Amino acid sequence: MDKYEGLKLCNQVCFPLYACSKELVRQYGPYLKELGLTYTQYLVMMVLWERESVSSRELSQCVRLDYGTLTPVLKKLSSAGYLTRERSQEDERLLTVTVTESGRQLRDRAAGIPAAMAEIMGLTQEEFAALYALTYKALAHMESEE
Amino acid sequence: MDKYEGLKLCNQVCFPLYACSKELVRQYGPYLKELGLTYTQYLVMMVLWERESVSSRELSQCVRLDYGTLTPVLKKLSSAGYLTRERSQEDERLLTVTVTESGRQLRDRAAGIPAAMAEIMGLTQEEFAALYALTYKALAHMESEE
DNA sequence: CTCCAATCACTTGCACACAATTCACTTGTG
DNA sequence: CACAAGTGAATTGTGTGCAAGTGATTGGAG
Repeated sequence: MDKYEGLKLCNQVCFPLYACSKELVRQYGPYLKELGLTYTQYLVMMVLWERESVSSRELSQCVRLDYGTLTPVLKKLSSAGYLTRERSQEDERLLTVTVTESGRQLRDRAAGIPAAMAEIMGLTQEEFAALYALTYKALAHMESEE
Repeated sequence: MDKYEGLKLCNQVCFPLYACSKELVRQYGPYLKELGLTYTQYLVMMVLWERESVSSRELSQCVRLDYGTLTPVLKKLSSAGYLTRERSQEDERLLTVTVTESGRQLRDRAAGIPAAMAEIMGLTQEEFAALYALTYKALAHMESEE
């Protein structure tokens, strides 16, 4: 047993996770292109399809995106007419994001994407469930530290 | 059962995978900063610690990085003195990348990183193994298509 | 009531990532 | 040998991502 064993690429757990994530986003590409969305924009829209109206703060927590990333994404979606951005009356610091009719209509066109992606990943129901549980567990553990 | 069920963020498998991957890279930050490496550069160095000398082509396949990403990374590592870039004599198109003594020395300082990261993720041995298998399976399935 | 600290959002700077294009070199074909 | 096809690498353009710093607003302590 050599002390460098853990540094071998083939023994890394992080690497396939990282590579899988990137490949996944790439595979979304063609589907999202039809809707004129990027993966990041798609995440934001998924929240809005459920919530209708949400503060930018909550949104950034839901999709785990920094304002540095989120702000340009929201501006883009706003100029595409899928959502509106306005300051809250009670608290002028808060930005309220609301889906428009046009944004709501995208939902129908996106309805087939999850099934298509499941197909592309090629895992069984049990495997999906296991992957889901493991990634959320690791995520929770990492986010709880500090 | 509503036809939009699959579009809910909480039912997405891709999202926690994506978020977990990003968070993981973020957690590497402090450790790699001590070595003056980024995560991408660390991946390249891991290959070189094992292989000593490798063509750019093989490298891009190992770490799953496009030349658009890899070329600047290799230039950076080269100017940091961790590797050398030279054209192959037999085939001038091929770029051969070789680790330097300085690059080899980084290995000792990196030896503790895998264990530290395992700690940070907070999974058991069995869970790591399961995550490893699942991500490689999905990756293989996605890469085999087309 | 007045600072003062905290919070929300934005901006800037750096580092990925990939698609698409271009260029150099090699190999196969006539 | 010449030229077409193919391959490896670099470049360009767009879109993330995060850290660090800035500015505006709010809520709390004295």
